[in-house]
Amino acid sequence: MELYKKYPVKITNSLGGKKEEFKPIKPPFVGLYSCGPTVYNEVHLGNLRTFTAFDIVYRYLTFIGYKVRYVRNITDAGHLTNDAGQGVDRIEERAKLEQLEPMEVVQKYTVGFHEVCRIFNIIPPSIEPTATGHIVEQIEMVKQIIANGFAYEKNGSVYFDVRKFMEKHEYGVLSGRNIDELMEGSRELNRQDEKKNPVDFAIWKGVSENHIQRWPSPWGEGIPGWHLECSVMGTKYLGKEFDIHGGGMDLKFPHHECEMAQNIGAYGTPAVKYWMHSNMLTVNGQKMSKSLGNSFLPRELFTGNHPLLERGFTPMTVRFFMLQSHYASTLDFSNEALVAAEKGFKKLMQACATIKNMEHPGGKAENPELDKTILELNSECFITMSDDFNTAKTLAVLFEMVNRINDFKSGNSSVKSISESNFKEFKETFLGFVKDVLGLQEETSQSDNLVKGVIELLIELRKKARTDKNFALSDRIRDDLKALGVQLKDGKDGDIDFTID
RNA sequence: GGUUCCGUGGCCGAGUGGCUAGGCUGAGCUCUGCAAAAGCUCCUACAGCGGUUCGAAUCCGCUCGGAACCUCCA
Repeated sequence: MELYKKYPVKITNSLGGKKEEFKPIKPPFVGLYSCGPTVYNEVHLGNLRTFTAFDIVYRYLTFIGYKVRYVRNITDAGHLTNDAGQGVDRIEERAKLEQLEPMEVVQKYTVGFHEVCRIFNIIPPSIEPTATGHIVEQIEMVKQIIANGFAYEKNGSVYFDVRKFMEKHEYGVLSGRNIDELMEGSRELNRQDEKKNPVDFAIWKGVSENHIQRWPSPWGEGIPGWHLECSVMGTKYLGKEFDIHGGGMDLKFPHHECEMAQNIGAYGTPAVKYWMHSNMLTVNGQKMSKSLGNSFLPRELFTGNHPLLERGFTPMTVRFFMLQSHYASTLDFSNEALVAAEKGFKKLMQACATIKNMEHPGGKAENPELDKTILELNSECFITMSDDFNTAKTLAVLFEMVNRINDFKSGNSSVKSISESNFKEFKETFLGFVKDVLGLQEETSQSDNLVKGVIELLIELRKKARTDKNFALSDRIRDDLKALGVQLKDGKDGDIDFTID
């Protein structure tokens, strides 16, 4: 039986807000779309949380046997920060500031984004489409929406007609917006607005003469509306109806709301079956964002060169830290929390190294009770992950497993307590969840191998000193290594382990 | 102002009607030549007030505090 049938996945669907059983449209295939970055500057750790969250979704669904096509876009076409026409185009702004072509800006930060993903062990998506690579398709979708009567052209721009749309469909269901209230709030904004209605949004935006990024269209030269690319690329690669669409909570409105309206407006279907929104990374309880100026860049994290950090932290520490909370909760970023995460992460990796080299001599379980516990822990990993990708709960289970592994190692219990087949499954499950599902990996550099060799040599010398009861020498080796940041750990059977700070 | 969410032990953070989450920290015990590591135990908490219930951190109401969205943002 497939794992996904044995451990059915439940997802909290933002559309409706309830936890639902996940039933793909065409199992074992799953279509997953998540919103990628706008590449006008460096991604920060807040952005990264969302990418990590959907990396986990992708990894887990794949792990339990689904054939997932994962699409994550790159927004490389500039968008005005407001639809009324006085907004700033971030990419254009950056290009002018750095005296670069907009596509140079885009290239630079796309490459940077990929590098950061690699460092944080975020798996590349199956397809990573760009907005500028799908201008033709976007124009076609605009035409279709106009043809269906849900959009109008004005001065070279095309707007989605929300009022007209609402005569036949609902708008605001995903984000729980009431359109009349929205209009109350925006009434006095722009009187000379081209839009018929303040809640209308651009699906094609005509641009002025001096705007660098521009494409020809039936309505004149311009740029696609921000919400359009996701509607277009999602349906192009995953079908008119697909399974999961994810993104940060802050995209729920207006971005995802508009996206859904566009899909209905063009094809008569909302396209997405399950909407997932990951919550914000916060700093002192406040959302981490570029505009608030409280964001952390990856390199600031590694070097510790940031007012709120006492020292640097590794990418895997941060990944572990993020996985300790559920994706739908806010998570507060702080020095103390990172220190705690670092220790926990090391403990987990140590257990990985331990069990990797551990073998079962064969035979039946000598301790049926422990044998049963081990079996339960294995399935508990799947149960917790299938419960709306609850990495926090899964980590708790994995730490239970760490205790059992350390028991085997220290001799508190023997691997012979459990059956050979259970041991094999236990080992595979533990390593599989840590590495493949959670994407946590050891962080070693090339020079580590040399260092390791040297330390092992010293360990051999110390073993000799200890058997000779030359404790003065053995202690000196241990203490001097300790001073250098190498901690030796004497095992019960004379084996010696070490960790490097 | 509108909409929505949150408030958990020293810290971080799961849980959402009865059963020890977990990580980090602190204390103790075991193991050890001594340490370290590891295992075990303990510090047993749910903002406040009221209600529903045999039973509430969990449901309902009010109060206080914080946040997000309504403008670009993951």
